[in-house]
Amino acid sequence: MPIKKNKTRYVILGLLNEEHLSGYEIKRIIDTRLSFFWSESFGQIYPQLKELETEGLIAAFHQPDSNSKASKKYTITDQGKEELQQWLMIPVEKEIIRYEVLLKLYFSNAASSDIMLEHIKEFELNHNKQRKLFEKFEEQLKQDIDVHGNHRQVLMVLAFGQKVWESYASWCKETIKSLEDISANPENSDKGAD
Amino acid sequence: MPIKKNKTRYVILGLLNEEHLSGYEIKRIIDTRLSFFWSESFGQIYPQLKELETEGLIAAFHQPDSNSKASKKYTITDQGKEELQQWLMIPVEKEIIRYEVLLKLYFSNAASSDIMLEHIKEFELNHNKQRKLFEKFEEQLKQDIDVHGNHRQVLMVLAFGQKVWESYASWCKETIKSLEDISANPENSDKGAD
DNA sequence: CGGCGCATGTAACTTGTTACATGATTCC
DNA sequence: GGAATCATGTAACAAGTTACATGCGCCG
Repeated sequence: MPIKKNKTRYVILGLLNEEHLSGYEIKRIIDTRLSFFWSESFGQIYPQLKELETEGLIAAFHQPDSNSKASKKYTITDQGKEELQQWLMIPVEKEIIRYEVLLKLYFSNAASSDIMLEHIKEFELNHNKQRKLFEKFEEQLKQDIDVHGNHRQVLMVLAFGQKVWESYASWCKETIKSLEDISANPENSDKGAD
Repeated sequence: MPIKKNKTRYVILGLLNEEHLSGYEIKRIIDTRLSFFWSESFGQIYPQLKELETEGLIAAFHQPDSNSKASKKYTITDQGKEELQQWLMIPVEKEIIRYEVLLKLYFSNAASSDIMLEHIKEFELNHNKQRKLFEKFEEQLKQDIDVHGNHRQVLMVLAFGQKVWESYASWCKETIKSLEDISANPENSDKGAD
């Protein structure tokens, strides 16, 4: 039974399947290219690299000629490639999505409209930042077209991000307007008492 | 320093702020009304209820007249209400979103198009189910209008779901088409050989 | 009276974050 | 030589899931 629940291992295998990388580089790539749908911490990556090496799914080598930083790089092994392929085939587990901002909004009322406005604006800002990150990646991708054999698949993933962001942006706009409305006329909190 | 990281406590406080509920009922509500943006397991809820009671933020009482199942119900205390309000005010933490389906798609290639098709179709199906759940809730909400004072806020949250769901649906449709295309013409994997 | 669904709870485990320790290199 | 950044790693903790144990009431 080779398939484990832990997803970190598969992100690592997936990235190493394209190029040789160090732990630090893996983290950097996740934080840029994958950031809009995935995240990992160093505390997950380094121990996992160790484990994968022990299991023989990846192999470490030291940059031989490196005049600068001698970082420990990893390659995927044939066994690792096989496990990656097997993981790709098994069904996706239930998505666990948690939007704290929605939770707060859900439990808020007219009295907290000002605060919610802040939260939504923050949400908007963050997703704009993320959007810029991903547009950068998209440009990169268009330049060195087909470096990876999964060029089209990556574009599909980017399309997801684009669509979802558009709905975020449109929702933020609408919601900010509604909240400003409530803030301006707090007494009109339902159908117009008074 | 009253504010803790643990979000389960705030979901519980938020729900109890509207009505008296048992642990089981809390779980059921999260699984229906909040399911599209939140989830909790019994293993989180029951111990948390205990802790909140110890801290005096909620109080337990047994249904007195209950001829049927005597479930332990909880009420929020004034102290609990205060902590809830305080939590509402503090900024939202970075959203941690993990779409396993995108990860798989990202690491896949032309050879695994058939499998990815399965995954995306599954994703589509799940979100259709979720949509039905929330449409049910929306109807309910429209019937007993303004039972809660946060009627408008709940509608904003639902609007989020609706928008995001629409982008999911549209993305699934497009992506399924693309993948079927690749599946049908695997040799045409980039700009059209042959 | 046996099984099923409701209901509460706990323990073991896995997963994930945070804070810290360490050292090398680069830039001022 | 001191600060910043690159880079690797670990230990302690927090969060979350799963599987299990238990008991009650209802239905056939």
